[in-house]
Amino acid sequence: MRADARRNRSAITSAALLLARERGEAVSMEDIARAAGVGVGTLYRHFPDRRALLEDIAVDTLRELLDATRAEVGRTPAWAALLRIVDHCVALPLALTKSLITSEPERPELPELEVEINALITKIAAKAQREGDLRADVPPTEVVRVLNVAVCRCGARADDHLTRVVLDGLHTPKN
Amino acid sequence: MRADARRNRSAITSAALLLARERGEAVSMEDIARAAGVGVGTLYRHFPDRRALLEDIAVDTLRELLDATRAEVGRTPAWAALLRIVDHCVALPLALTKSLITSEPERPELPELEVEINALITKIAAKAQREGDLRADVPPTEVVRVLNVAVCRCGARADDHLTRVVLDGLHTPKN
Amino acid sequence: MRADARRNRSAITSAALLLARERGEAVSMEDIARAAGVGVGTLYRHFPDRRALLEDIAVDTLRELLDATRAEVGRTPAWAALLRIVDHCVALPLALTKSLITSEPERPELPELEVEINALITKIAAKAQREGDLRADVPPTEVVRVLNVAVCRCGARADDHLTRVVLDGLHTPKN
Amino acid sequence: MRADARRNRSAITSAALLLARERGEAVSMEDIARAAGVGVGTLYRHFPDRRALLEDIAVDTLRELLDATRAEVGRTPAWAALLRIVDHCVALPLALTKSLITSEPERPELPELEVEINALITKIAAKAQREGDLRADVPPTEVVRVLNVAVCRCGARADDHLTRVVLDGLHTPKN
DNA sequence: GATGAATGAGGATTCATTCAT
DNA sequence: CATGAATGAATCCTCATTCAT
Repeated sequence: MRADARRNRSAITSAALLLARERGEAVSMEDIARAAGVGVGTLYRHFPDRRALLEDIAVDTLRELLDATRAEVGRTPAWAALLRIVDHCVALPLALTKSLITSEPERPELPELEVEINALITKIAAKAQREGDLRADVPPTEVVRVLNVAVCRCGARADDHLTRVVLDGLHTPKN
Repeated sequence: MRADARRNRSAITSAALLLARERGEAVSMEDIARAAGVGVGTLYRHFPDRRALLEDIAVDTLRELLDATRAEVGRTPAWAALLRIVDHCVALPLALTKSLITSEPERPELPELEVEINALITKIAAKAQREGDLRADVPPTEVVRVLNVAVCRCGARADDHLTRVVLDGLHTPKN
Repeated sequence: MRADARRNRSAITSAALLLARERGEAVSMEDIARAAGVGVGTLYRHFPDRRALLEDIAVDTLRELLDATRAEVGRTPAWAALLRIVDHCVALPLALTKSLITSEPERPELPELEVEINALITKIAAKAQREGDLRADVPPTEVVRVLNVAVCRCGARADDHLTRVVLDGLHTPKN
Repeated sequence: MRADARRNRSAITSAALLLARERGEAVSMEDIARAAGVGVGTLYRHFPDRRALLEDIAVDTLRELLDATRAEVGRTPAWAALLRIVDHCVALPLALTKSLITSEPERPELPELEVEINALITKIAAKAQREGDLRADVPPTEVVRVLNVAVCRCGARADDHLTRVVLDGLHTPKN
């Protein structure tokens, strides 16, 4: 792949990611192309269609999240690892990602990555329970769902009120 | 208003509500009409345009929520009242409602109703704090936001894991 | 025909005539019905369709013009008769009438009436030529066309500049 | 602008001009596109909406008429210049142009061009009066109105009966 | 016989996608 | 390879006409 092609591809991905975050899933291809500084034709050279572009963004997103999550496996205390993962999610368009996964995506990586990430988080959650920081009455697999919701709304950060409340709900009360 | 007109109007509202919940805000008028068993023309006789139809649903929704909330003001314990309100929200398309309010609606009732409902919930939350059931370190006005999120995702129920965790996060721990 | 039916019919005709004059041929049936103070259904009871209504107005119009023209036949001087006919046309929606006749009307009366009116005017014009008031080098049948145009634009009156110029063009110059 | 785009744009303009002349202002975008041999999308690439297309035609028309009129200023005899201008108008859709100017057009050029053209014609008319060819009792500004009407109906030519009559009405009789 | 609600074909417009330059 | 013009299916909306009340 030529240097300019690679540059274009990443310009498109960045623009799409930005616009998708701003205006939701309803971005037009024309707008993405304009924001990336290329013609629509170039966009379609890199991605066969709209869905492919969005799914590609989602795959990139999840791969990055997988890496970040892998880096946290085994760290102690596990509870702090969970908090770092949540913080990491803030910048990611997980709402878009979620909606794509739900609607039968072309790319098999999408559900696969989700499964893999969830498995890792479940593992970390189980460890946090053993360490006594995570409520024991919530199944570790459920922790994932809870975090998902806390994180999918825009701009969740581990230190704002809402997320704090959610995390407090998961945390084992220390008297 | 004639009997059949009333029947059609409510068929349209129901269909729109259902589809909006299923497929988000992107429902086509054609689809709503088909689901309601009427022609598009009938839609437009009852509602001047797409936006008017959706806003009308939202107003109905909020009016109903306001009624339900009013019925809970003053009941004791206030914490239980909050739980009942959350349960009530499950069936309502609050995500749609929220997005309409955000985008400069035509109908002034929409923001007005929201303000009124939030004021009542804030009042109930304050009472719950005085009664020692709601965490004192969360401002009552913030409780509204937390509940909003817990409830806007589809299918929250006060007894499912996610909502329980959120509510647990708000609840005062009894040792 | 019952009294109220007759009243409705004429209310519809009047309203249609008024609106057609104001907003051109693009009046909606709904608007005509509203202006006439009846429901659309009533409108369709009296006239099978839009075209029928408009053609009916046109027939009425031309019948009235025929009567007025007949009254002028034989009067002297014929030139003065022509001027009175022109003045009479001001209040009539002749532009609409013309456009209906051009587009293959259902009602045979329309072309028939036009032919009959034109024949009478031609006759009067020939007389005016014999009396020395109308230019001899314009065929009498052509006078009709000239008057038509002078009169079809809105508001021609025998004493406004445009019409005066046209009539002056027809008039025999008296030295 | 690419060659094919320019070709398409002018095909659209020509088709629209033709159809507007034939069937009045009520031409559908679909029909214009078909007549131009392009898809509707192409229409909308060149013109943001229906009104823009029609106004564009009108601007082109008036610009051309302005050029033609400018070329006649100062020529002698002025009366012959007026006749040439009238002849030039035959091919132009001045009726459409007039109706657009009346209805608050977006493009400011439209009224501006009209004013400019009328000023020039008024000037030529005044000269024709000084030269003794144009009736002195018609104000030069009024000449414009008279010519407008003579010309706005389809197919006026300086040598047909109607126009001749109108022009004769304006002309100073030579005995 | 009057009413106005329902219908749906038709017109304007948008946008994902294809293709000539 | 990049570009942006062309395409046409899909969507919103209007209005002449039909039909239940």
